[in-house]
Amino acid sequence: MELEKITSAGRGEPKRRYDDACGTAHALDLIGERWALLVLRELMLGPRRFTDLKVDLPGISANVLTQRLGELEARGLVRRRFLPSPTRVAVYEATAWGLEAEPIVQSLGRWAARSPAHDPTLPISGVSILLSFRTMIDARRAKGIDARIGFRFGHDDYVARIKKGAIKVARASEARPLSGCDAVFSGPPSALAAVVYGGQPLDLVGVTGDRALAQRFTTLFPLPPKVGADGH
Amino acid sequence: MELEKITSAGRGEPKRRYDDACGTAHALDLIGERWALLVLRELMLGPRRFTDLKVDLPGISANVLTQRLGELEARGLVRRRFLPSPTRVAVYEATAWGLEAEPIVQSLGRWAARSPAHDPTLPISGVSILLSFRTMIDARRAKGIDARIGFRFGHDDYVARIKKGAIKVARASEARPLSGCDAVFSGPPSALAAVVYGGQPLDLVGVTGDRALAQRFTTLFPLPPKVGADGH
DNA sequence: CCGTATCCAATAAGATACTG
DNA sequence: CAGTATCTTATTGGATACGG
Repeated sequence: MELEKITSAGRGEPKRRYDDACGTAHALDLIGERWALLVLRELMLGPRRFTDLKVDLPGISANVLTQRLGELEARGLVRRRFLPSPTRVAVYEATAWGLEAEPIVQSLGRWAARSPAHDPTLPISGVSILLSFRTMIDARRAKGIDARIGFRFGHDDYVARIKKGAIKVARASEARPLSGCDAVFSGPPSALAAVVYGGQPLDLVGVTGDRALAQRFTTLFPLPPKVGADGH
Repeated sequence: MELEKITSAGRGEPKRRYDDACGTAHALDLIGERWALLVLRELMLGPRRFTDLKVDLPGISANVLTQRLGELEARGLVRRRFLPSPTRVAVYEATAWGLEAEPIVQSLGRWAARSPAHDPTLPISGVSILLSFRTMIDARRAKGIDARIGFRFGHDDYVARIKKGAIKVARASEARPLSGCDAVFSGPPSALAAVVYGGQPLDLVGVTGDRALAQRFTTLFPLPPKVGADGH
């Protein structure tokens, strides 16, 4: 029988490190492993359970998810917590520092939006599309709007507040109920993506409340021009 | 003998893709493979040769560098070019879109600067430390300065222009010679890092020209407070 | 000097089955 | 549901060897 195997990953250090004092390289040591940043992204709008994460990260396997969560926790980016009684279920939530990684997610998303190889028909999680609204909103187009927009993605409800050209997004809650929204979208996130980013008609998604507002909402997130084959 | 092996990587598509319409995930498909973003970082201040890249990326092996460069080229981020006669050497340079990835490098670096695990004594490349100046400059501290600072890292010369609290960095050239600088640092990039980020005395590096200016320059890049063990 | 090709060992990721 | 355990495959890194 082998002795206990104490891997460095168990203590949060990547096994394969870049020996580089550059901050960018160190960031990649922390969140550069496959899936790590996408796991963190899924936690940007609040705590989630293991199985939610597995569902929203298409293709991740349970053992890799376990490993990534353990590493992120050991590195101080994620915390494992139990919800208060009577639920007592385990959830993973981003720490304050973990949430500070959002600019990374945004800069990656904004940059990739110009990619000619981007396939918008692939599945997308609710958290992803809501974060993309934060990234892509056109302040000029949103200027005159002051409204609350709700989203119902399966069991997960979110509320966005648009005001002064900016958008804030959070889970729906007692303080921010869907019922307080001027318009509410429902359906799978990929359908909403097809409408907002794919120019598909609004009736691909369910809409309740102010339909004209909902229609206008879908036009607030213009995509930048694609780059050509020569990278310009 | 096997038939020709046409890998998808040879056409620039990652073999292991995230099936996710999210822009962040797509960005990771493009530059998320090991070393890819660091290779691109090394090209941010101008074209470089294969061997320069290999030297400045400690630990990368020649075959991995070849592969990453080929993928980056196929994806439109990097172009391979021959310098004009009489040199005729091959160099790799970032395309316009590749250069647009700099905000990604910056957001990663800024975020990782708060990491308690960051080890500033590791080696660092000239490009890295100059890019870090762009990322970390404190506009308030740099407010009153209008100066040109030169850097001589081995065979590579760079010139930084500080003005109105901002810094611009470029390779030295006929138009921007080191001789036109108010102060010039020389020595290995890691020594400069020790002075600027490690609080070490100025005489770890060579300085010519206005020594007081050089001293002041080293104080323009304050590091943010480290996060605690609980991620706050 | 500038890479490319090949081979090998170590590690990471993926698939699947399984347990409390 | 929330993960582990196990097995297989893919990728990486290191060492060379080799061609222009």
